[in-house]
Amino acid sequence: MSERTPRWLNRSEQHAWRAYLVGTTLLMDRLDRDLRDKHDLSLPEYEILVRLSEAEDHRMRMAMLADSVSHSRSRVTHTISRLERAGLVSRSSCASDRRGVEACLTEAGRAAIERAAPDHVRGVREYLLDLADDNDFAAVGRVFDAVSDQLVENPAVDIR
Amino acid sequence: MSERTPRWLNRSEQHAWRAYLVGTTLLMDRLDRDLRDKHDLSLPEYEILVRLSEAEDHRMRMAMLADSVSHSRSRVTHTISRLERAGLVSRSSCASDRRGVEACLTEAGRAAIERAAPDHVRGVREYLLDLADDNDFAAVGRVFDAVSDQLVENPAVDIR
DNA sequence: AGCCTTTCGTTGAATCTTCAACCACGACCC
DNA sequence: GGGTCGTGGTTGAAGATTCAACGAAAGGCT
Repeated sequence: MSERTPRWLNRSEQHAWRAYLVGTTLLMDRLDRDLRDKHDLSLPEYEILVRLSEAEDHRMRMAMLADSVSHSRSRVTHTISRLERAGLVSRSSCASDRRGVEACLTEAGRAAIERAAPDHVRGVREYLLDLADDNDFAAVGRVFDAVSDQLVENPAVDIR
Repeated sequence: MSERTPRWLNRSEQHAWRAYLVGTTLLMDRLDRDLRDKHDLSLPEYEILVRLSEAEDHRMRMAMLADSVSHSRSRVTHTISRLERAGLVSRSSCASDRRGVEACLTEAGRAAIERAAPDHVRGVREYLLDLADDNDFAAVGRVFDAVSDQLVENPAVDIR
């Protein structure tokens, strides 16, 4: 199954791959730091709040939330617990499926996301969108759409 | 300094930005998992070993290492400690600057990286390069080169 | 009904990262 | 020489994420 002689990355592939790796760590670190400094939110927390704010009635099932940000369920459980402790989200059990739990944005949560969003978007522009040609950024979108498709279709085989 | 009415992302910017976010988390998770499953290395550890393997004499100063992967010094200290515990890297103090510490790939470390690299590169191709048009991927490189430049030039202001 | 399998979500421990404080040394200045 | 400041690196605790195990409910199947 595995090839003998790997196809190493050529010079430009290598360069682009590394640029992506370090650029991404710098970008994520910076967006995270900005959110923490000004709004006491981590980037993952922010992403969760955004999903909730867009959801009908500001509430979502845990599993749906996990899928939409591509985090593990365990991780979402912990994140929601922190947000709940901070008063930004509340949990309630689901009517139709008694296993289910719904996370719901509180009024404080709605306020928090509305406060944070403008700064966050400004960061995304300043550190990313403003620097990139529109077509180049569209290419980024295409590439990572394909990546998501591929990895959602073919998850890691988990031998058990 | 901050605008009143933020320039929200338009539909396609929004789409591309989210595709990048979730695509990146899926991609990083998968590359990390593959490395752990088959080679007992995390992706950050792998990246460190690669830098060392490319360095002259297979050794590098801690600060240089930290810069080259864009991790904090503290993080590199911990990572190198783990790698040292695993016998893949050794530390030695630097001759010219007595504050300095050099990390050096051991024979076992060299062997580990040579074992892991083909699988890792195969993953990078399968989950990313093979899915993307060459020009699109080149665009990714350009975009994140620009991001790195911007964020290295303008680090977060740290009020003290 | 009973049984088996899958899904939903949580838990607590292990692992990894961040954070703040710290020491040792070098560089510069006087 | 004696300050002062910045840099290089480490430390341990706090915080976040992963991991493995689990209980509860749903969905088949016979």
